[in-house]
Amino acid sequence: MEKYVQILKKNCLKVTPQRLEILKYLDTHRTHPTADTIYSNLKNNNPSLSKTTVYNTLQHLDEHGLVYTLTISGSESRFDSNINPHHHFLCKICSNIIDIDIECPNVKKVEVGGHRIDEVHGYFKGVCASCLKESNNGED
Amino acid sequence: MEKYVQILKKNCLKVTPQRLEILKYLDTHRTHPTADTIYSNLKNNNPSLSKTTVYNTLQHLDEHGLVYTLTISGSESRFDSNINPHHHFLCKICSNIIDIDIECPNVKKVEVGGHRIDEVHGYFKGVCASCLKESNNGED
DNA sequence: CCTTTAATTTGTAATCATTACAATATGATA
DNA sequence: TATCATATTGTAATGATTACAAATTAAAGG
Repeated sequence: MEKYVQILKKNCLKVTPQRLEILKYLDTHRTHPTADTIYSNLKNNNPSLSKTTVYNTLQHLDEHGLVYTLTISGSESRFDSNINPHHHFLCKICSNIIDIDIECPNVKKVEVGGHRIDEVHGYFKGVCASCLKESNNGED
Repeated sequence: MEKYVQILKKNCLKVTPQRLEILKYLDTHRTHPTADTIYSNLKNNNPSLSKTTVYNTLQHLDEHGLVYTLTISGSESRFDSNINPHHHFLCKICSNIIDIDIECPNVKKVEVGGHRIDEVHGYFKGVCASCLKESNNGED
């Protein structure tokens, strides 16, 4: 837990139990959870936790570059604590989001056509290996 | 207008005035409009138009590959009738979305790590050239 | 040109994620 | 330990999107 205390302090963020829990959850669950998923899972051991706090905290963490906000699905934001630049794959069947480590020359760009780039998002959409396999089995 | 009739017929979509109007709007307004923007603009000359129809039509067009649905902003979908593969830039200041034609080896991929790729979205976020210029002027 | 039928359109109501806001509580600092 | 700015909480509001059922209409055939 000291690890997360240090992260918050280093970023001039006030250390609160809620922030520590959320940070820890993101760090130990690399499943690109939604705000609601984080809330539901932490609520058990933190009955007083408010969903607004989850949203507020995620926004602060994003602003300090501690999490990455994915808008890949369109209907809800998902949060990723993997800071290393990488892409994402959304499966249309199971809705899982999979990290894609791929060589991409564009993630190193800082400007394009005179526009200053702060973030690069690479989203692939399709059918994941696991769902492909299942659908093949079904056709056997 | 015959152009849009042909496009719908070619894709086995029933030809209706609403669909023609929406298709025409998208083709002549390459500004990545939201469903609401499309609705508001067409409503004037088509008083009976329903917002549900706009959403339904956009979904059909997307399913037939006639429009591209952008989830870049997080809060609302935006629609693009430019079918050529390209990337997008979202300006945090003015919220405009700008087409980015950039060399990207990933748009040609059909699979990655065993996952079948149907769509590739490249999103850049930052400050556009126009807003950068304005903020510089302000500091003079 | 008329009939039929399945698909489309429409309007309203519901849903769901997210944000606004004001009152209360709390971490950091002196 | 007192102070104060900041964080948390709960509720209410917002806004995009979807569900649904009734009315309408495009397309195909006779």
